[in-house]
Amino acid sequence: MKTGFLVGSVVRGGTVDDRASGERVRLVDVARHCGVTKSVVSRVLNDDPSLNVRPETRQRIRAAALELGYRAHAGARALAGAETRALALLIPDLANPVYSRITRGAYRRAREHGYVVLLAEDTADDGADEAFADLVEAGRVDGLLIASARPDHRLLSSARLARIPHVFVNREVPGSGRNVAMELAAASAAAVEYLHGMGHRRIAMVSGPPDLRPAVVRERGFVDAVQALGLPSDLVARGGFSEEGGAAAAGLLLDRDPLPTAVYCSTLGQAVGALHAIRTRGLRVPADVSVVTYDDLPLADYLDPPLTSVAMPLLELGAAAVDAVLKQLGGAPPADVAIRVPPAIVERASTRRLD
Amino acid sequence: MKTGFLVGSVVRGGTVDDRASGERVRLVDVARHCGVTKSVVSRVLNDDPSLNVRPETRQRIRAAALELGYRAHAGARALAGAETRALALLIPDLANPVYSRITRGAYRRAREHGYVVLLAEDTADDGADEAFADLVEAGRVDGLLIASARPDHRLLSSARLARIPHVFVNREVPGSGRNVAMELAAASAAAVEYLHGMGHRRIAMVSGPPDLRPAVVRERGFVDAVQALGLPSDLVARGGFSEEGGAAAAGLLLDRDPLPTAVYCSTLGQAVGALHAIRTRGLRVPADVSVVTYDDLPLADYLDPPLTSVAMPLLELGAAAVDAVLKQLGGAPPADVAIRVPPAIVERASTRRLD
DNA sequence: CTGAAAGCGCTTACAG
DNA sequence: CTGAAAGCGCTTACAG
Repeated sequence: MKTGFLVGSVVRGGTVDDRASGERVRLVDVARHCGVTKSVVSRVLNDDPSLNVRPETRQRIRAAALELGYRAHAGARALAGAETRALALLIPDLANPVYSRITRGAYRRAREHGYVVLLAEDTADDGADEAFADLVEAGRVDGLLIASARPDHRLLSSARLARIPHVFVNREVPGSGRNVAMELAAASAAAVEYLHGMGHRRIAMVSGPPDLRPAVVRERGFVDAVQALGLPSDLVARGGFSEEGGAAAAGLLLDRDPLPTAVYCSTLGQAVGALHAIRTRGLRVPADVSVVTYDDLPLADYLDPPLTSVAMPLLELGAAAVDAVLKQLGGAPPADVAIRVPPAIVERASTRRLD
Repeated sequence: MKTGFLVGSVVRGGTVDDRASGERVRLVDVARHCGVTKSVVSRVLNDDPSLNVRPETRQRIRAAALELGYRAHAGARALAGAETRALALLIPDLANPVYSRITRGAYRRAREHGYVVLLAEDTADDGADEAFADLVEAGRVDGLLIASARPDHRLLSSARLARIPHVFVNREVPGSGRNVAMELAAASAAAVEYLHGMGHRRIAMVSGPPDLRPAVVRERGFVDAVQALGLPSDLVARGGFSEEGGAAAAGLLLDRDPLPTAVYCSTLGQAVGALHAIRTRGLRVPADVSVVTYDDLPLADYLDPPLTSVAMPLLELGAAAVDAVLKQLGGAPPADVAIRVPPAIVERASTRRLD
């Protein structure tokens, strides 16, 4: 069956009329319209530097393409050996707003370079391999941004992965040489130093699952920072990145005696859970416990109390990840990229100075 | 440049060896491996009913395809006139968790039918037309699920849209005959009836932007329900679907005298904002005001107090939307679809019985 | 420097 | 009923 609906638009401005309406505008249509060959049009439109043609003609071709609403068929282009101009972004959890910010950063940058990014949720249980296959092996994308790599991810051991340009975003794979990462450890250090400056000496951390790199790195950053200041470093509890996980982990911390004076959470979701746990025990924030959260999102400002948080350069991260794959696409060897924008403390009402 | 990286996997189990490693596995490879022609393989793999071949052969071909890791090149297939087996889902806001649930529902159902869904955020300001063009006109997708239609959306007036199978999800376009919708008005009615049953007589609503269909429909459902019960229907304030919008609208409602005894919010984000506004004025939930929110999400359970909410069949909505485009793809004329799963009240601590 | 031609990997009428 | 062949819309060596 011919997919008659996959057609381009026909802008009938002016003299355009050499094709039946409702059909896809093809390269040859543009060529005919301009009295040149397909080759020239293709080369002009793709900025082939080896082409030498009058600027006048170049412009005429561009104008015609625009007027006719020409858009290259992605499949045909890919088949002919060129790029698909699409990138896939694999994220672990659509519901986590952190990824929506990374995604936005990636979208924007990709668009600037004429690329689309196709988003896919790559949950651990779900057919991750399938998603991969659907996108990469079906030739739909040129490169992969993987924000969902677990150490045991099937993708990672896949020989197929080696053949396609890719980077790991916010999920370092040690030794891959393809990590695009923020300064996670620095974020924890910033939180610790901020709290220390406020007079806190018993600082606890609600950390994430030990099989998730970013969780591990943030936790290590915390432990290092706390030890450097000569504070106790055993006030760490781990839980899932969700409200539930945060509540459970915070509960453990709140059973300690003496009570921590401050809790730093790995995730806004966890912080919401921690707030819940604190409340449940009849304690108050920040009177009894101060709370700081990683991830600055609008929600933080509307919680009770509004949460002091560590803002991370998520948009930059997404953009940098795109830059990195694009570089690989351009032939450069993969390389680690560190986002140098330092984490920033956004102070709100959930933290108090201890006197 | 040949995209040498867009290659299939080579599973070297057993006797597989008739191609150089690292190359894409093509139809012809499978054919050769089985001693048949490409045609047969293509037909078997695509379940062509007009093909008559021994079940034994059929099975042998399927096994070989699997063993070789064959996967049709999406571009080639599209070019040859078949489907791309990809659908695009356009959502208005990645950060809104409602859409992540709809998306999940859509993904799952699509996968069941062998389709991928490509997600794109289609913000009002951003180049919506561009996103559309990139996906549809470049021949990347067979159909569109549009969850981002505003009445003034450029897409809607686009003649190009008419040529591609599409549905509107959670965003009715009146008269389009392509709406896949939940019972939005019923959701509001359920909230109102629940509150009425609890003894509330002054029920207010934090509604959404008047240019967003779902907001309008939910508001109308509210007004109708309230009037049917003989309650005042002027306790409505509108705001954006965010925390900020909810706080502002709730603020307006809290200035009324006498105070509403209950507030129903259009969105969980708004409800968070409303909670904030109530707290700011020194009022308590549910002692002074009860709060019910549309959208039941994990967060609702961890707020202070946990929010009573109206749970909607979001997964079903996403799945039904996929079914609907797939039907159009199959040649059926577009039709409205109503999700009949009734909205359910999830009772938590934010509402109290008035005596 | 440019145009004609081959070829990318599929699907599907069409001829046998 | 099945296989050979055409053709989808591109890009890009290659010949002129």
